[in-house]
Amino acid sequence: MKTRFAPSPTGYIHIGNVRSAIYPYLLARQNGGNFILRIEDTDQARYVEGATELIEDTLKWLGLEWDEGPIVGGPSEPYFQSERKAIYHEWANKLITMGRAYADDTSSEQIQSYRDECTAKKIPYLYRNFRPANPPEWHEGLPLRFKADPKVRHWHDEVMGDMTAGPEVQDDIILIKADGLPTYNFAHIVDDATMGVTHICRGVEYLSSTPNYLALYEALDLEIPKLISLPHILAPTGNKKLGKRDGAKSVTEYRDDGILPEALLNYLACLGWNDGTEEEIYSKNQLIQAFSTDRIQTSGARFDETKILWMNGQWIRKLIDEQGIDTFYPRTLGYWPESAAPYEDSYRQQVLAIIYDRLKTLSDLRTMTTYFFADPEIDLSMITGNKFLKKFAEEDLSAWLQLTAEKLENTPWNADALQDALNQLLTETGRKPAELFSLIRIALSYAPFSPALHLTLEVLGKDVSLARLRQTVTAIENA
RNA sequence: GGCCUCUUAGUAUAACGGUUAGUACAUCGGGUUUUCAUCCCGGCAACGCGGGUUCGAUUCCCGCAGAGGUCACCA
Repeated sequence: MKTRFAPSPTGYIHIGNVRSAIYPYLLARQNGGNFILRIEDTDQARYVEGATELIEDTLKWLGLEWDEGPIVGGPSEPYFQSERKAIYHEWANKLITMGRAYADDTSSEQIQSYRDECTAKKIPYLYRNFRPANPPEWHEGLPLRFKADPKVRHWHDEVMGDMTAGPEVQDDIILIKADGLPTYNFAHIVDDATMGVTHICRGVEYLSSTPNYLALYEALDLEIPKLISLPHILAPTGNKKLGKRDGAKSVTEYRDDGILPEALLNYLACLGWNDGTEEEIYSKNQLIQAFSTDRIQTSGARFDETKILWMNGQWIRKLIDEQGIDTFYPRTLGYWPESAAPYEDSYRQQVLAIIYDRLKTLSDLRTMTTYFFADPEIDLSMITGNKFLKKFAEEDLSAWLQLTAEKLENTPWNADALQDALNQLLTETGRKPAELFSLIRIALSYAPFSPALHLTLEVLGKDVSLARLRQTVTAIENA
């Protein structure tokens, strides 16, 4: 088995089209075959500098390593279509020789008038109805057209099932453009054949041109690869397929947002596919095991930002619980607040250990951990406005904080002892946990939420904790 | 417009003619000594419409509607 991902280097890979890389990858791995990366750069006008690197970067990050293609090479080099011109011309000449292709010097104005004519008559426009009687000899600079053999065609699509198309959708498509480079329609057929591709995964938009491809396979006496049409991923609103115009984010943008590749791969693979069980969390290897084309959905699916966030949280917890903080920690680098920079890795690891089950993305670290690295700005309204605390007099509040500071001053600085001390403070002050702990928590962090109090204290350290408690005492007294 | 495809809760999906139509996210409510989160429990919420076939249709067939794709010297 050989599968391929064949993007054109016109920009980044977004979540709307990355599934056509994921599924062929899974298929190849599942069957011990090869996964090919082929760069379809025959449209010079749309070529974007650096796009190939972007594509490679995306694939690597997602863990979709390719067996043949740029960088790694392979038996069918080159893997850039722009470098395979001679191959396409060789195949084009085969078609010319057998009378199945002809050069076409019809002007674009003339072609447009054919089109207009059909529109006026309200009949379908088919170029083959205007096929020139005496086409010129083919030479570079002239487009080459396929001579269609329109007839009813039947084929099987692994996702869509048995398909039928009539002659009305088969036409004399352009094989080679005037610039000498092939069109997608011709290039991919030649490439798939010469590279030995056995399974083609691509978006459903190619379904309607499939009859033309079948004609080409037939003319060239090629075996038809298995065809796997992937339904679209839909834009957030409406039912249109997701594209860059809808603000489709690039795959790597999710990396920058702190989404794990494991989570994105898991989510994307399961968008429009499931194995029939109620399992939701799949590692790459589990996906390779479970994947099957016959369970790919036929209708489009919407990308749900909320669910990927949930899944990412699941993966953060899963990976840390399985591997431990030490192993996972390096993956968080780059997501900490700036103020964390002067601190040692071991301190950041302690913070990670008590905060990670609150993370939805790694970049949540940036906003959720600031008070571990810099004194928070005192905002007494968070205390006086707190639903548990607003009923108390300020003198009481500062007295309790003062008492807490004194108590903790003489407490061994470890989580268990701190927990005991905090519990004793509850009885000593006669307050409920919701009251006293909220007060202490806010004085320490001035954050909307934080990890359990005794853990926060332990990580923050004795000096910082006591200083912050006392600063708030002073602030209340001066208010 | 021609051709093609799709249609289960807000979202993603399960169901191979017989189920109180299941699950997850979201949402709402409750629980786990503060908050937020995790975790646990519970609630709300769906078969596009109309005909058939059948003892019985979400499931099979036909029609309709809606949505999407495609009709390039783009891929």
